[in-house]
Amino acid sequence: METAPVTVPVLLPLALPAPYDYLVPDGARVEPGQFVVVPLGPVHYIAAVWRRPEGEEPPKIARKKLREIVEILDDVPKLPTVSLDFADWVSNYTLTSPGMVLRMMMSARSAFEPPAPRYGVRLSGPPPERMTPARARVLEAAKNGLSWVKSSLAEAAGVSPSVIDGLVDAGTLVAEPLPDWHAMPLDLARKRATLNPEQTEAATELLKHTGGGFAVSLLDGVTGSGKTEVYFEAIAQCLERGQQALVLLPEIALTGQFLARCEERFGARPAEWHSGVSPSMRGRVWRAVAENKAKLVAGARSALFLPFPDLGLIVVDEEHDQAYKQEDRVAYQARDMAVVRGHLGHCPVVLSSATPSIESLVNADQGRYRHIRLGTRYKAASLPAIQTVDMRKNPPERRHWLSPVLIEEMAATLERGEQVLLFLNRRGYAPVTLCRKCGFRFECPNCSAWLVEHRFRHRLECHHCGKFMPIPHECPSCGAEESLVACGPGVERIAEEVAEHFPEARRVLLSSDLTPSISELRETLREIEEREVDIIIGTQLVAKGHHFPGLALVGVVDADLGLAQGDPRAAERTFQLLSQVTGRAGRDAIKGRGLIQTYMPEHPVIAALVAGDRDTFLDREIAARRDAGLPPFGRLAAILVTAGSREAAEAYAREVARAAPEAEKIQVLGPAEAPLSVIRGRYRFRLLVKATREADLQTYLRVWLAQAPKAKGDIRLTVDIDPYSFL
DNA sequence: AATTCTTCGTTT
DNA sequence: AACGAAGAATTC
Repeated sequence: METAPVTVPVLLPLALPAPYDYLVPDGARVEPGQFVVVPLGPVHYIAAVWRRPEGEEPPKIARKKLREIVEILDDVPKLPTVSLDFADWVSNYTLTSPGMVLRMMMSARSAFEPPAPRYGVRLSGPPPERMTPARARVLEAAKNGLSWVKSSLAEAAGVSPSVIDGLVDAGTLVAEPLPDWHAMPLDLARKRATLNPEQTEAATELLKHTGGGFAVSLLDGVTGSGKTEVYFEAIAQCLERGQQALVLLPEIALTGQFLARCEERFGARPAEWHSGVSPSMRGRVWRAVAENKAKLVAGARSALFLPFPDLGLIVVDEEHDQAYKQEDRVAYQARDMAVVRGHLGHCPVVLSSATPSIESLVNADQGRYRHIRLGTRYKAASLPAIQTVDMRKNPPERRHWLSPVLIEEMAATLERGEQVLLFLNRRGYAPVTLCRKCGFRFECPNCSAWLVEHRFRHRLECHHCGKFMPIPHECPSCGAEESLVACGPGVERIAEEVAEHFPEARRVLLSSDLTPSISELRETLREIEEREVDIIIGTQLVAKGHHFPGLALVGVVDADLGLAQGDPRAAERTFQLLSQVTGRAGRDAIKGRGLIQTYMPEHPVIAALVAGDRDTFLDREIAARRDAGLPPFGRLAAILVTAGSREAAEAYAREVARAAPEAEKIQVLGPAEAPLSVIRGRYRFRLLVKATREADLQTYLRVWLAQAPKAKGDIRLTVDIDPYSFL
């Protein structure tokens, strides 16, 4: 009798609904999590051996369809079991195919290739016969006798890499293989004594919940209260146990300052994981994490999908930050997924913020999370004094946006030799450009949005699709010359106005489109920290996770900007952003001030900021959410239908809505045309699914979408669980 | 994601 | 009938 062939499920990093079965080569053994090469149709893919759900019968596919695993990648570390659990969970929760989640977990191509041996150079021979200034600088830089990566030695000495090659040829430097991962020489006791009494108390409380096993702690303390030092204690505790620790930060907060603080506390830099890390470094970090060699990782949200085999702590810093919500491809909320990852891996999670999200506060109130407060005691002393500038009473000059009150305060601050930050959450020079003669406005041809003037780059840009065009001299509609006017302010225009008032001051403009690379941003932030700058003008980039010791005054140019729309999270978001940015002022020795320009000083968000009364404001927001059955008291999902034609998108969205099954605890609203009705030439309609907390939203959606008519032609349907954006 | 299969409309 | 392009279906 013929024995049944040995097959295993293999998950491919593609948008397929489930793993496929493959034959295991004769005599070979494979385990779940191992990486293999399998054929699919005519091509080969790297994929991961998955596992069969408990009790499920193996192959139900025709034997002759089965194909064999081509190669077992023994040199690639396997995915730990918890990563498989996590991928399945995320796939199930977000309604995306498991393969797409695996793809996120594999987003380090070079980890799957044999690691290229790396060579370092070390001082070992006599000085070269021919000495040059460049060579001398290299010898000076390398005199510690340690092994250097060639490029970093060249950089440290300020020479080109060929100088190093020359010295290797001369026998002065010797090349030798470097270890694939430099183990971090941890020094965990280093800085323990520097905590103040309040931090010590918070740390003691926190450590009770981070000793091992799943528990979520919300570390809630005003800006400048020293939350980082407190959670560093939990990291030290985790590393002492020999386990791995992960710190998630909003990408833009992964600054040199943060890494330096880690280094100061632990004696070594953490492994970094964010979009600025080079492909080869990504591969090395991925492997080092999988091999349990990288013990401390600081990363952006995608670091959550690294293959940690022994994760002992996850910290989500600035947990309220919108950057944790990924909207494209797999839509997920990294803060929430961090809690899930902690649960699956039996490891503690710390959420840290000065302005926690309503979700986390409610979870803390209801006892699901520990609530650890920090800084409340010194609130009056440490928080900047915040005042409004009523723009109705103190209007700026015509075609200007800074009120006399703010300008005067800026002058006084500069006089004292202290720094000023002006915040406006709007990139570019002017949000709308129009023709004075005929009223024509520049609109994006692909999106329902105005083109934003970017004066530095001499062009009009669409902030939704990236379309840009040079600024014309005449109106494209009526042909009038010199008739185009920029309407409203962007940061570039504020920078111009500042230059008018303070021509002598050293100014810097920080905006994501002007400082595209992380390293450039880090350099600018360092200059500000070193007080080589007097006035900083910036978008929300400046609000995130960096502290400027010399900063005394923060001016919010337009506080009303985020409050207008009918977005249920607008008030919360504006409050978080403005407290974050005003919280930049006055740390260390300097007493800080915040001046908020507004046309509605009586608005609850503004009033709460001025009174420093977060809790009353949030209690009202929480009550409003409860009454409306919105998250976290209810659950939401958004379904977005897009198509090249308005009619097709709308018709299909209606068909889908009509197919929605009746359910007691679930309500389907819409379709409605999205507020941004066209992006990249695609028309958008939205459905909102509103459910109670108890409802099984995912199962409902799965059943619904399976029986709904399929999207044909260029129509696309995407599901966003727990949506944050309502555009 | 990449390839093959189907369909439909056009050309000779 | 033959050809080609565009869309749908398939891949273990």
